[in-house]
Amino acid sequence: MKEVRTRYAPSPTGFLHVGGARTALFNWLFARHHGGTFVLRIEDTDLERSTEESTRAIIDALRWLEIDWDEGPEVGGPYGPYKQSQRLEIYRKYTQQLLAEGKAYYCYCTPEELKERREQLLAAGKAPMYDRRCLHLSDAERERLAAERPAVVRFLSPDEGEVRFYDHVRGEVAFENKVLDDLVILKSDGWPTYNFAVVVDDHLMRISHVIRGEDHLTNTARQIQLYEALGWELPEFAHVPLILGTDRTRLSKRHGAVSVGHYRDEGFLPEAMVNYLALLGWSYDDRTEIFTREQLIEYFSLERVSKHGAIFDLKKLEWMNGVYIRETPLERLAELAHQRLSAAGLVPAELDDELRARLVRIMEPLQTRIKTLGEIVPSTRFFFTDELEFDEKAVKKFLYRDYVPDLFARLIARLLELHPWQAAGIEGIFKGLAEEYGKKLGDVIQPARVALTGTSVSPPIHDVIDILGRARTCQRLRRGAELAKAALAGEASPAAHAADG
RNA sequence: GCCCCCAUCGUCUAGCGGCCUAGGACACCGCCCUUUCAAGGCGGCGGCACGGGUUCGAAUCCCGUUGGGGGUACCA
Repeated sequence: MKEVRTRYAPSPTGFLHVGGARTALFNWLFARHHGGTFVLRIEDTDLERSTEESTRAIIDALRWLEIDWDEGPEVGGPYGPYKQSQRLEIYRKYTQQLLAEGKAYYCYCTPEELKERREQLLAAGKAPMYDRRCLHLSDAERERLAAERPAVVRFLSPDEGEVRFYDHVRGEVAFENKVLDDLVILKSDGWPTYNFAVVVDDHLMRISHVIRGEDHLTNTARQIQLYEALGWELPEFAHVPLILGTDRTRLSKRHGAVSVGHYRDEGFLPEAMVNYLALLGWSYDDRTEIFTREQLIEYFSLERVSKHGAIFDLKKLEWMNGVYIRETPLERLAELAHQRLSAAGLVPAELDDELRARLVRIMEPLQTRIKTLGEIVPSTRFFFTDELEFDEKAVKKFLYRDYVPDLFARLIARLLELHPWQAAGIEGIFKGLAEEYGKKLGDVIQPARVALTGTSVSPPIHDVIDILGRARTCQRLRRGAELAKAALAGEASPAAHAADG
C-alpha cells in the first residue's frame, strides 16, 4: 500500500462536536495503525462563520483527547500552510487552469436569481439544477455582465457517463454524471468553495485516504469529477456512518450536549471518551468493549466500520467513564479532585502533601461510586464545610427518632475514647451500639450518616468518620442530637440550625 | 421532486449460507453480597422490518415493498 496519509479537516464554525471527534479519531487510528501520517487542516473558507476562537477550541479538544497530528496548525509540515485561508493563491491558480482548459466558466447569475429559479424548478417537480445560461453567453453579453456584476467560476460538469468509486465501508457507489450540475468552485469574493478546496488540498497534501462522515458521500461524486478534470489520481475513500440523536437524525445542538468540551467539563475522562467514540460505528469482535489506546491502534480497520448510523448513548458513555475512573490510580484521582474542589473554593489552590494524602483517602471509597468527575464536588463537600445541606426527607426519616439523642451521646463518648483512630475500630463501635439497642446496624448508622453528611447516601460510615476526624464528627453528632431533640419536642426545623457549626 | 446510503434486542453491536434454540455490552427488572449508595457476582426481559425468490439449507445471497438517514447553497 502507498504511504498512508489521512486528515481531519474541520471548519472552525463552532466547537469540536462528538461527530467530528469520532471522524478525527478514525482518521488518526487508521494513520497510526499503518504507521502513516495524520494531518489537521483548517477549512476556514466560510468568512461569515469561521472564527479564530473555534479553531482554538477544536485544537484544544483534540489535544485533550490526545489525538495528535503530524502536520497542521502549530506543528507545521511540508505541505502547508494548513489553513485554507492562507492558500487562496493556490486555489486561484487551479481555477485559472480549469478556465484556460475550458473546464470551467464564469457565471454572473446572482444568488437571488439562482434561488428563484431553483424554487421554480422545484415547484414544477424538476431537479433544481443550474441551467448553464452563463455558459452560452455571447461575447457582448458577457462583457456587459462582467462590467456590472461580480462573477463566480463554475465547473463544467460532464453530463455523459457516470462516476463510480469504491468506498471502503460502503463498497461500490455510482452516480450518473447528469444528476450533478455545474457547481461553483470560486465564489465572487475570490474564495474557493468547499468541494474545490478539498480536492486541491487533499491532492497537494498527498492524502491517501479520505475518511469522513457519510454526509459527504454525494460530494465525493462531484469531487471525483474535479480530480478527473485536473488530471489527478484519486485517493481512497471511506464514508463512516453518522452519529445520531435519539430521534435518529444527525446529532446536533438541539439534541443537547454535543461538544467534546462539554463532556470534558462534566468530568469525563479522555480515555473513556475515545474508547466510547471508537465503538460508535466500529467494533473489534463480539465481546471486547474496553480498549487501551494501543489496542485501538492495533485493531482498527475500515473493514470493521459499520454502515448505519449510531445513536449517541449517554448512559453507556457514563458506564464506560465509570470503568475508567475505577482504573485510575488514586493519586491521579486525587489530583483531578483537587482541580475541581479548589475551583469550588472548598480546598486551597495549592496541593501540598497533607492535602494530597487527605484527598487520596477521600477518593478511595468514592472511586466505585462516581461515574463522572463532576460528581466529586457535590458528593464530598461535607468533608470540607460544616455548612451541611440537609436533605429534609433523610432528616425526618432517620434523625428524628426518639433514641437518637441517647445514641449519639453514647457514640460520642466512645469515639472520644477510641485509640487508635481507625476505620475498623469505628465500625466496631457501631456494631456494639446496635447490639446494645437491639437494633439493626442500619438503625444506628443511618441517623449518624444524616448528622454527619446531611443525607442518607454516602460512602461507608466508618470511612466518613475516619476522614472527618474526631473533633468534627463529635461536633456534628452533638448538633444532630440537638436537632433531634428539638424536633421531637415539636420545635425548629433543621434548616434553622443548618448554618451553625 | 430527484440522487445516494442504510435496515439484528429500547440503545451500541457480533454474525460475512449450515457452528443461531441469534452471542456480547449499556439500560431495565429480580436475587446474592451489604450499614445507605455504589462496585461486584448470578439470573431475567428483549431483536433478525415485510414480501417474494435462489438453495438441501438464509439473519446471512438476489429482487421488490416499507421505513429511516444523508445530499440536492457563492455552508462545510
